[in-house]
Amino acid sequence: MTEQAEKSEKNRYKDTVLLPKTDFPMKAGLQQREPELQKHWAETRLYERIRAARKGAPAWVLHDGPPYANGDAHTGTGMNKTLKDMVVKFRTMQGFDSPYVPGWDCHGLPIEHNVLKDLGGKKPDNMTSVRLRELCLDYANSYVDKQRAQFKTLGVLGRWEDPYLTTSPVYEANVLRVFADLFARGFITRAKRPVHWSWAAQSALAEAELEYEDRTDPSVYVRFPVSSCGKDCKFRDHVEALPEAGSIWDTLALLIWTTTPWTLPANVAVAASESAEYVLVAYRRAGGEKLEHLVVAGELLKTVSEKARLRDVRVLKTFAGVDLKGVGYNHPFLDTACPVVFADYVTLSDGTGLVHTAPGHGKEDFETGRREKLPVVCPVDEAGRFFTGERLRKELQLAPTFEDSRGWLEMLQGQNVLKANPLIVEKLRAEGWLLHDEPVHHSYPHCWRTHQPVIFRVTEQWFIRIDHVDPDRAFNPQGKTLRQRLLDEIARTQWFPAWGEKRISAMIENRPDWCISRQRFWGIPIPAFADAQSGEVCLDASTLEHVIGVVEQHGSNAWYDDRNWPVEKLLPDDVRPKQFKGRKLVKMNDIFDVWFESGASHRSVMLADPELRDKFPAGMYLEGDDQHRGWFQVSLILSVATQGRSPFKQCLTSAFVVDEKGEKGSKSKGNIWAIDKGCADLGADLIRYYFASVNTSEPIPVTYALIQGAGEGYRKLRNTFRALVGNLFDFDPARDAVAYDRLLPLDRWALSQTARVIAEVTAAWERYEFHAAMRALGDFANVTLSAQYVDVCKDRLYCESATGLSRRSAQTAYWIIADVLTRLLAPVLVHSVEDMWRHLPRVAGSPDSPHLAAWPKAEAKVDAELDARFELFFKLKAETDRVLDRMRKDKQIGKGYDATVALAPDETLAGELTALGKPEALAAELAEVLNVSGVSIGPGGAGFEAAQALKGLSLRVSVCDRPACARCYRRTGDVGGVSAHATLCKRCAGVVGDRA
RNA sequence: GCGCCGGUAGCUCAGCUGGUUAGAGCACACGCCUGAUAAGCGUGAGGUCGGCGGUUCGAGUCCGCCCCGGCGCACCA
Repeated sequence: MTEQAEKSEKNRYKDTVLLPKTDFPMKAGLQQREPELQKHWAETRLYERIRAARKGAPAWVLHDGPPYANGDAHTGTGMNKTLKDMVVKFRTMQGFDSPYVPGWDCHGLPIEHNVLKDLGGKKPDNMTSVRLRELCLDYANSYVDKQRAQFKTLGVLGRWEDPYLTTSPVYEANVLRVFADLFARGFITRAKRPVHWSWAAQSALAEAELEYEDRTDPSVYVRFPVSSCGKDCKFRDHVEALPEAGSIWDTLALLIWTTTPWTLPANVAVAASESAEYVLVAYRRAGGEKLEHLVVAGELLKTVSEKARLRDVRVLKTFAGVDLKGVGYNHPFLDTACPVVFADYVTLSDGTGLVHTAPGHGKEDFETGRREKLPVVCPVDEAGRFFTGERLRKELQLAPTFEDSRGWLEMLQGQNVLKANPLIVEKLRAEGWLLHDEPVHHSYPHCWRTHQPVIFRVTEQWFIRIDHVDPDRAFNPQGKTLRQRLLDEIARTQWFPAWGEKRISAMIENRPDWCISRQRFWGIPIPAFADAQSGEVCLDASTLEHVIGVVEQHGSNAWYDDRNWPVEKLLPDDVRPKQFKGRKLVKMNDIFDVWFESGASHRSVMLADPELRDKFPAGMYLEGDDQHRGWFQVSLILSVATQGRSPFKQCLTSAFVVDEKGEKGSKSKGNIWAIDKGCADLGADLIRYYFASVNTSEPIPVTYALIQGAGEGYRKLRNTFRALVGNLFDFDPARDAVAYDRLLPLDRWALSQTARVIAEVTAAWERYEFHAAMRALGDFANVTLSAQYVDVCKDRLYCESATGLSRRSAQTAYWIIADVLTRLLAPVLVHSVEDMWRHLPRVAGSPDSPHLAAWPKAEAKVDAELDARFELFFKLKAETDRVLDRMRKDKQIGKGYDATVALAPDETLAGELTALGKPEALAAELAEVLNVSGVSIGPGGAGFEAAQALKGLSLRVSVCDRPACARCYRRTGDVGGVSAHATLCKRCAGVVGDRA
């Protein structure tokens, strides 16, 4: 036959071949399609319809951790919302009632900071606090609106029109109720303690608000002159026993070391180790001839003398630290008499073994000071400056007789502490106290907002007592401390990844009491009053209840609105404790730590919102793993203390978003972008697909290039679905679906594989290992479907009788698989699955959106016997494919139908094959699977080659020169058997019949 | 300093309680098909499983030490 004749024969039968047909586009056009679908969801009220459909079902609530209402929603927050949406959609499809109420954290320093910046750095004198707070509220609300719009572009479904805001009066009132409960149970205390203090933000900071950054500080070695020795002082005996005792006393000093010279004015003691070994040494300074003496830890003498380049160093006496008991020294520039004390934290890893102790500026120092009854000196104001004038003298607790003859006070007053560092060092040097100084690099806590170093400062603050034992036995039957109860609850909670439990446990085990007060405007006031004269604090259950009522009605602005809410109205006599009736009171100025607010969301949202209040505790909290020390921890503390249990049953964390270099995202580096822009440029589904595909428990690189790269995987899934649905153009499941028992073995195998994937994907989702689910789906689409199943089914679907069993059988499997694929992808590819769903033939009564559909169940479709059968077949295929490829490269054949295959199994393999079917049928089935024109099974011989991976097999592939069927291209050997269709094989002639 | 996690093909990762020749996807090379077509199929190349030592008949898998990366905690007086 000529080439042209061949062509015309093909054309003659072209229309009888049932080629795939679908409008489902290969190209997603996400950028255009997604906004359309989002609009459609809004118009058809999809979220509300889901709520209605799940009404009364078991609840499974993911409680939203509120993002901060400031700045753009970027990749990190976008990922967080995406993961939450995936979990919510998964649980919804599983049949749970899973409402999603998003929230925003609207109070706090950063907003106040930005508003003040717009006002020129500080509150104008003529502006009321209420006005400032209104500006802050406007600012926060504008970002709520902005971020809400940004999150919606990701296709996240939720109660966007009615979110929770920490600024709403109801929210605020419930925060106060948490405080009232804590107060009633005895957890609240007001005390003077050292706290981390940001002088730049002028506020106390919580642990979670610290960031450690590298910094260079002066490291100084300072001589503190020994001035006295108590009566039974062993050290005195040591000195007196030496012949040169007299001259020693004149030049003797304790050598201390510090990297914060600015704390030296607050020095009140030197701490030594009782057990360490100290030495009394004589030496000369690098540039001097005078003999001097000092005390230092023996182990550190060498380092110190080398650093300070001391000469003629001679150890006069070695003794135990405890012998220093009773030694006193004179503060080098304030002349106060100070003692040597002992502390077990004194180590010999750095410094001199003699620790400069300033209880006003260090936590351990403070504890030592309390134990040793040392004065607490804290001469630094809230802005990090030394006090001035009389106030400075007072704070330094100087003797009235002290004369500032050397100009120390003059120099320090009003000085920022960090700027004071070099001044102090230079003056110490000039006066001869300094033995050595050098710059030291170390990590140092910084304020997370201002990025300025923080200082320790003793102030009066409100605290939650972590080791308090709630006396209410109904609530705390075993009389445990809050800390212990927190650890108990942590153990009862499921943590994903599992190491989260260790992490948060360690934090709870070690954490100090929680300082909940802040000295700012933009927050919820701690509703305490004080006597205008004495400062005595007025606070009890009834004052709290009354103020809470006012706040719930009028918002927390009432506290700041002195005109409308003077103290007499805010706290009328009849709600005051007896002793405060009629007295002049003032409102106290502290606000709550914002972490207290967001940590109270279990009360303000989960237990207060009409839609959620019967669903406490939440099924899950899901945030970045930094929230172990943030929101998770504070939520846990407040809920365990006031509700007696963890506010969440599961806690899932993700790692941080980084750039391709592994660096943390930041706006200034430009490696972070607004999520709505990402959606517009790349498509929300692609971004979602990427987030679902990566291991979120390790730092997650997010760049355009990486997300675009993930497009391969997305397109493969899409095209595989398209291949399936393209073959369902004439399939109506109600009419054409074939019962499972009548399905062809290959189709039942495909369903068995599908069942396995459902099980695997579901298990991965239950562990929240989304990337494992996406991998399973990717492998399923790539290998099981695309390379194996779909390829083998083509002949049946294209060429068999349209309504015959073998075609309908394949279509039935295709339909089920396409449906399962759509559902398994629904939580991730939220937009794409809508289009998939629309192109999928559906039975009457099925929902109009996949998000209303049910999660697939594996049921009992796994068939191990079939799986084994086809596993063997596909192994045979791998062997023949290798040989076929060689022949293609030799230009002997083109497509597989140009060849036939002879298989020569050894005895064992032959036995296996025999068990799988009668020789005739088996050969035909294998020809189909191998995509060749014929298979024979028999003994081997010349031209056979050994298989590579399959034991016991030899095979021979031959060029098949039988004529090809013009319709199905197979060279079956029976072409022309039907005279009306001389160019067709018998099968095709039968199918075509009279039609062509 | 202590602890946790990770280090398997160019990239992203699978490899459960130790057991035949270490796998997959992407990318790459070559080829086929042109009836999934800005698709699809096949074949191939590519790995001292971070390094060293040990236990074992046998180690990517267990143990010890070390190196690298990330994180947490502590210290930073």
